[in-house]
Amino acid sequence: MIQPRSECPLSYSLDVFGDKWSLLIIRDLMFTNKCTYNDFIKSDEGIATNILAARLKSLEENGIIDKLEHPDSKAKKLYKLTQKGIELLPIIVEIYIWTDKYFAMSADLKATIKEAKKDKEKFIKQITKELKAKS
Amino acid sequence: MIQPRSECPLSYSLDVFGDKWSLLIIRDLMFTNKCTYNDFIKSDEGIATNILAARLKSLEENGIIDKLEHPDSKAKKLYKLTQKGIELLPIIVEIYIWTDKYFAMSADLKATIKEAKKDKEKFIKQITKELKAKS
DNA sequence: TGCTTTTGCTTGCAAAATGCAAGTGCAAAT
DNA sequence: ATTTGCACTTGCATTTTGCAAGCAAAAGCA
Repeated sequence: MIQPRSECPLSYSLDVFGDKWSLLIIRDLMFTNKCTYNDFIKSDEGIATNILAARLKSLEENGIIDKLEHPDSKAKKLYKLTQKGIELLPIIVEIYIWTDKYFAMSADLKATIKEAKKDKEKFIKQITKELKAKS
Repeated sequence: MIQPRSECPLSYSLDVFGDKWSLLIIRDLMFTNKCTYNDFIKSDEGIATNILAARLKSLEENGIIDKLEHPDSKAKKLYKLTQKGIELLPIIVEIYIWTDKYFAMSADLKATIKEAKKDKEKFIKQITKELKAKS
């Protein structure tokens, strides 16, 4: 765990996921079926292998994800959001809603965000339920 | 403006404020009366002068803040959130709520977060109104 | 009016983080 | 038995960050 820069909770949370990659990994875990090292490597943004390893380690150390044995193969590892990680969903939803106003995106995604906006709580509960079901 | 890393809006937003300092500057503009370069320098986290200058420039370029003449003095500059910047409030509120569960903080702040949680929309509207009144 | 302080930076350099390419060890498939 | 897939690690170049010092314009003060 890192030494917090200040008493401010915002500052603490930025030390946990305030970089260019962590939230993208969390996004993959939340909205896609990506759950292995190679899955994340294949994401559009093109994270470097060493950076991915470092981020996964830090997310695990900070209790955001768990690293588990993959049921299909001993060669694979399974990464999964913890409860603490799942609870980042409202933050990510708000980021999507904000970006929706200022950044072009696919009609598909726009429609999903519209859904989320209509009843945020319902949307968050639904996704949370799905994420927990994966356990 | 930066070249986006991917089509993903989350990725775009991280390019705008996904670093260890930008949201802290935005926090200062939202919840404290800090509005000048020196005000930000004096924040608890201790941002370096060159980094602050770089972040202010990038936030301005991304339309999150405006840099204005200070009414009191020509030596001072006045930094202010734009509408786009003010709209980051829901994100920051969610971050505070998340952190509330996993990080110790002052009773004062805890009480404020409790208030915000009780009726998020009302809380956000109230702060937004106050921020716009500064214009 | 001259001198000091404040303000908002910039510059130079060291240290850390990032990015890229290649390599490694184990497991699984052929 | 050999190749492929998976999850990394390592070495090195590049970029970003952090720290200390400096600097010009404006303001405050004598």
